[in-house]
Amino acid sequence: MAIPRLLVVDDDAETRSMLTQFLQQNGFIALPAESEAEIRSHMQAGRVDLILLDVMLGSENGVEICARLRAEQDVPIILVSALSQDHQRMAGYEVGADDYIAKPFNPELLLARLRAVLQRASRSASLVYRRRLALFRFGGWTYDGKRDEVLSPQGFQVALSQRETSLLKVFLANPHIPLQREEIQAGLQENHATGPVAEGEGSGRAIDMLVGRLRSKIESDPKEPQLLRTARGIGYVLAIDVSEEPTE
Amino acid sequence: MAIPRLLVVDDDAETRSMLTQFLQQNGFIALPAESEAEIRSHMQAGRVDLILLDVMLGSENGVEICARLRAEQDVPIILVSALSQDHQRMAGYEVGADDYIAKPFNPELLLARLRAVLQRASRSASLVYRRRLALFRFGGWTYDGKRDEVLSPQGFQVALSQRETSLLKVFLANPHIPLQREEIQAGLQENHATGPVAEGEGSGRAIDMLVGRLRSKIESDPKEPQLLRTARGIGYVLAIDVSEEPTE
DNA sequence: CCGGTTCCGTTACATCTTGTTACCTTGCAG
DNA sequence: CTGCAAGGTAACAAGATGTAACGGAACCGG
Repeated sequence: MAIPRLLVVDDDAETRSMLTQFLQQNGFIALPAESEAEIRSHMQAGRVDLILLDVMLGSENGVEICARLRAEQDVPIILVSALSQDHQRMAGYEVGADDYIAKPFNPELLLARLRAVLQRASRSASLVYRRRLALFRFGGWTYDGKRDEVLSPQGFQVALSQRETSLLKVFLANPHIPLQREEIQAGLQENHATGPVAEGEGSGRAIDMLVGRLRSKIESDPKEPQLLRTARGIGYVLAIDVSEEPTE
Repeated sequence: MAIPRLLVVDDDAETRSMLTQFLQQNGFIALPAESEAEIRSHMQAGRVDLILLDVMLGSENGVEICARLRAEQDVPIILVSALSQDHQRMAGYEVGADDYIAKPFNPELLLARLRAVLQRASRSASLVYRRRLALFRFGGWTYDGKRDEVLSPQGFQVALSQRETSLLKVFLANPHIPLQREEIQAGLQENHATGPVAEGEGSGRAIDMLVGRLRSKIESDPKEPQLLRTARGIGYVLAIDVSEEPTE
């Protein structure tokens, strides 16, 4: 990739310039920005490879901005905050940030995170896609991408873990197509934007377990799966039609 | 095989070049194309091992192009669509695509699919082809390709194993035609979507066993088969009319 | 910093699938 | 009727998958 172009978004002028300088000294092209409006104009004007976004922006809120941007495009975003409380951290992740760093941070650490996110992004780069916060319906079930909720045919909300939800999303994106465990794994990593990204190729059968657990929650008879069928020797299939409605 | 030559067909210049680059970085020869005319000139000019075809091509329609190309030659084609609604439309490779992928997709997943299709294609030219996801009726029985379910004349769902189901599909695609074991074997492999399956040429009588097992599940009197008749010295025949309804 | 929870990967073991082999039955030419 | 080749099938074996149980890590209140 060419030299990465970063956007440094912070409402404190001093922090902004220090960060910008630091990043430029380390080989990045860093552009300062102060508001959502500025971010957007930058993105419209030219390529932006990653946004370093402060959570507390005076009048604006970084988390919300992140959510909005994410809903529209797929720019990698790293959230920066002075508050390292887990609560905030969760909010950041749910909103789709690629990573989250607490201030004050070690410069080297920041660089490392940057590179990691950029690399990850460049791998899955490309393709247009904005995160689709759509509403999926499949055989009476509903998955609301906006709220990240799953509703049973009876309208009850089903509690899926994050990983289970990701798994479901992978299948919803590929109905009727048998997915190999490998493919599923890849899909999970992508969906899981952040995640524990278990790098080391697990030697086990994590996917099988995951599927089993998801089945136990969404199949009326897990012994006789109607939704997540196994494709022996291959992997698993979502054996039902899926309709997708964009939520505006 | 030599390095596979792929055609990347998409009307968005950026997507096209990114995809092309990505594929080249992964060891393929990737050529960009934008229209059916370009595809054809490429194919006339030289070998093309696989076409990655976007469904939405501005003025042209990927599905139709796919159908046309398929009618003439059998280049492997993978359809790419951004809308999962298209899934339903193409549902079933009825246009003859070898696979299809929903955008956005994970690059790794794309690679996996590519390799699967290429490998499958390189193995053999296909005779016993099939349509998928249609609804077949034969002598009171029903096979629902969408759910991959078999219903008895009495409406009971019959539990067929994966392989048995595939076998049934092969016969449904070729009613009244005596199929040699070899042909059946080939048909099975194709049906097996992404199947690595037993490579080594089985030295045994797997097909006979399979037929036997299928008979025991769908013949009222397995000793006196009405559906799957034996064609002595040749193989087996599905000795009954089959009606096929496209599931809308 | 300490239990209690939840999530999730690993392991071990029960089941299910499916190919192979061996042996029996059937079809058919002579 | 006899013999042989082809097909039917039971029994077995190798693999793949379902699943309960276990354990470690992260998280949550105190």
